[in-house]
Amino acid sequence: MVRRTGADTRQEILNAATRLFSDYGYRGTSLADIAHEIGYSKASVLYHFASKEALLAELIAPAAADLQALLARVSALPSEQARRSAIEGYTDLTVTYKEAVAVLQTEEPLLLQDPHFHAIGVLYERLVQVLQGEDPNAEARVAAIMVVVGTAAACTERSDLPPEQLKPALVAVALRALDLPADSPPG
Amino acid sequence: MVRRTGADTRQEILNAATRLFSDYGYRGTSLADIAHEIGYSKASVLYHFASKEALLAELIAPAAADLQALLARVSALPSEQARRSAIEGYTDLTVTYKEAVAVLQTEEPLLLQDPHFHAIGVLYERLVQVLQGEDPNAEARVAAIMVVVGTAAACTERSDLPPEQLKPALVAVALRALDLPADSPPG
DNA sequence: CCACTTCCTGACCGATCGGTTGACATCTGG
DNA sequence: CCAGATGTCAACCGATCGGTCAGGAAGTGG
Repeated sequence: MVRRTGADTRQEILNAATRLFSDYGYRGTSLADIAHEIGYSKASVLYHFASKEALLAELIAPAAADLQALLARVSALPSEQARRSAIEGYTDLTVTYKEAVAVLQTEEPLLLQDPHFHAIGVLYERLVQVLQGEDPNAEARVAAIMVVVGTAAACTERSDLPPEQLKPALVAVALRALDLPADSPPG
Repeated sequence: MVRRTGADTRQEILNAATRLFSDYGYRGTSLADIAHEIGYSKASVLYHFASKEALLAELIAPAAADLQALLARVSALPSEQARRSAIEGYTDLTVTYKEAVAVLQTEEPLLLQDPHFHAIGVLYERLVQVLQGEDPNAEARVAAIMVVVGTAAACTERSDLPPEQLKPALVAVALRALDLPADSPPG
């Protein structure tokens, strides 16, 4: 029987917080809720994490890092390739981190006002700019915002679908919304 | 000089609450915040409204009534006409009540769990069903969710645009996302 | 056996929240 | 002039929140 180490508990807390935050929101979930979910005390949660905010930060860090990497990868590409790659990459990211992205979406007003999470808003703004292409007319920007927010919403609402069915649907709809012709399949 | 009647104060409270709720969320706005915004005391707010929840309910009532009327109107139409009318009507509604719709979007987890607001979730679900058309494949549903959530998001984020520029952009993007050919202009 | 670290806890603290209450000031109709 | 309705407020209440703290249980290395 393996020893129960603190790292296990830490990960348990992270998993429970991810689920509860995405279901009830950051503000709608108390530290006591998280502690109760895994059978520990509130003080234990705060032993493993400096604060509720630090817990949130660690929760969204992987998704934010992936988004940053995606933007860096795409920034070197010409506009249309950048848009297509961004759609593909953002869809992957959203499917992979769907709970974390759901937290970001529903808690946006909180994050933007907190300077500690300001960088997240900057990343999203850059993603919108990439998706709207080089001609920043009203329709292109509307489409970009709709795709960014809508992809996350559709992903969290249809979590019953396996990723291999959900992802191509998300990409196809995003391409249409952004007025990019679908890649013609070979043959 | 006109008398300062209680109905004026009531409307002031409603306006301030609408703005604050849409900016900081329902949970992120306290009754004291609303009272301070209009220079009254928290007790005054609760004199005009039975509770914070009642204030929220009255705030979203007009938008909810319009959405219900829209759904009743399109339910008699054949599928494609219903989809087109629903897009047009929902876009109008979102532009008109953009703050209230923003509150609904960001506070969704709260609303669905509260039985008092359960009807709102039902209306949204019916709207998604209308938009996804008669063939409920994965892609159609993804598109419908993306349009419903994305329209509201794009509308609140681009509130600088005048409605006569914003609305056609929203409709055009929604039509593309839902794979409905745009109405061909005459001539 | 003992000092030390790791992990966990109940009890507590100050702040904030939604909501209540009793009093006061102002207006209105008789 | 007065009785009652209306509108407003400071003070208060119980609950909940995030966070602190002192200490105990249990394993570990010397």
